[in-house]
Amino acid sequence: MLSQTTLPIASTTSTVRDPEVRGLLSLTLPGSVTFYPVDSVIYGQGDTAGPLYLVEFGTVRICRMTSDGRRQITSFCYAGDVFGLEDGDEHQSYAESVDGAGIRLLRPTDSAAFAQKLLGLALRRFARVQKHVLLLGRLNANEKMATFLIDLMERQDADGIINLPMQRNDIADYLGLTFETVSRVLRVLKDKQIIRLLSVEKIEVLDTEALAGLCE
Amino acid sequence: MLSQTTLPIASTTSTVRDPEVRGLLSLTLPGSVTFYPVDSVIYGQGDTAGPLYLVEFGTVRICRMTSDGRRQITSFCYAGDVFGLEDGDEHQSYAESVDGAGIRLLRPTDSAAFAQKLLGLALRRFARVQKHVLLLGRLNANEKMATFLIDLMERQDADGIINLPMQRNDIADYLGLTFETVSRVLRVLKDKQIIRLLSVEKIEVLDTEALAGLCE
DNA sequence: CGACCAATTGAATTGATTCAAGGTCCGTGG
DNA sequence: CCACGGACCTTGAATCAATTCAATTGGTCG
Repeated sequence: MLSQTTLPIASTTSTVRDPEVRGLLSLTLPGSVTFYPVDSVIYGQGDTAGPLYLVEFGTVRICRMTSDGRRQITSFCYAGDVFGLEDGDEHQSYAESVDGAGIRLLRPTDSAAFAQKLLGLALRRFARVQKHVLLLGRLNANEKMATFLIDLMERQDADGIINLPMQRNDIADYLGLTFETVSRVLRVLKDKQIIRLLSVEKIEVLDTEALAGLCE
Repeated sequence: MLSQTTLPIASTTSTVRDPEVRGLLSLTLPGSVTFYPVDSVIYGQGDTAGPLYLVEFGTVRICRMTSDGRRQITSFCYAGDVFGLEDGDEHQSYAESVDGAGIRLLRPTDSAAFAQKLLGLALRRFARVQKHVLLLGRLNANEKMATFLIDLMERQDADGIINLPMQRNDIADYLGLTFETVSRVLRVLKDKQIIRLLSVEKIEVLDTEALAGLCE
């Protein structure tokens, strides 16, 4: 969609804290940070895979499409997350910036220690996606939403206020719902006094217990 | 459920052909083959993770449960598949024998080459599970079933006759459906002359094109 | 043969979607 | 500064795909 621009400033050192990711950084040749505007493509389905990407700020969605245009978002990546790791030499998913994201390219050095790190990364991602499988296959709309919100809370370690950088349609395509259903489910949670909608993209969790109770 | 028994015969060398897996075998200390009867547990949720498991024959299901007992099967493993690889030191899923399976334990030697192999394995699994995410999130019952059957065909490289070692309930829990729906969808495919039900566990594909066309 | 479990089929129900109508927010230009 | 347009979000009503509940059939094993 729109073209990205390389940030001229503050691009040499990452601000990421996660020790796992920092370990990875030390074994790669990190590039500078590139800014991807809203909805711009980071890599496309079929593109050559290889380098990894580190989210410095903003949000990224990893997606797949059916041939008739239905979209499934397989994951959202937030600041500190690494993505782009794939089987084979072609990307089977595509990645887009959700809200304007700063992405650092990590060029893999071909060392054994690096592979070890990658394995840890892959396993963590794998554990995540398996939880997603359970969510998609066996939870109802309320449970999906509650699980999503709890996950966001943990990732943002926000005490109370959750930020929704993505729009309703993205949430729907992540949870296997329609955007109307997402809207309605939020209303249900609101009516139950579990959350409060501060704005379209800000949610206050009033009753974390109740929200967690819905996850199952 | 039932207890496993170690096979006294033909247990020292694996019959697996997949070069990726054979490479893995050469870097592990393969144990003997243990037979797990129908529905017996191979490892449970919360068990200590570590060794890998190689399916020598039969079928294994990898599952997760919600706290109220809903089950999602995240994958089926057939002869030649390796499973048991997980993040952290506790299994977050559990594995059961579907139909009586022979399982070889692979004790990881802690070498770098081994990690490299594991990475390849993890990435392959990752690619698989992502396809499953799309299936669960965005396909309807017919499409799910068609995709499942095509996948089985490819894995069994069967020309025409597909074997269903698992029962309807397992298929349902894999596809995010109910067993009644699985039954009905099979009937629809039968009525469309796309498949023929030779027996409960044998399906003849009459029109592979049509079946593939349903997959999207 | 009878018991039991799995699979099929039918009928009623329901959770989520689809279709449609407003409402809100925000940026742009008069 | 306010009006307008467009994109996104919310809400309602009707519809539908899949589930639930309930028989019935089929297959297997003692």
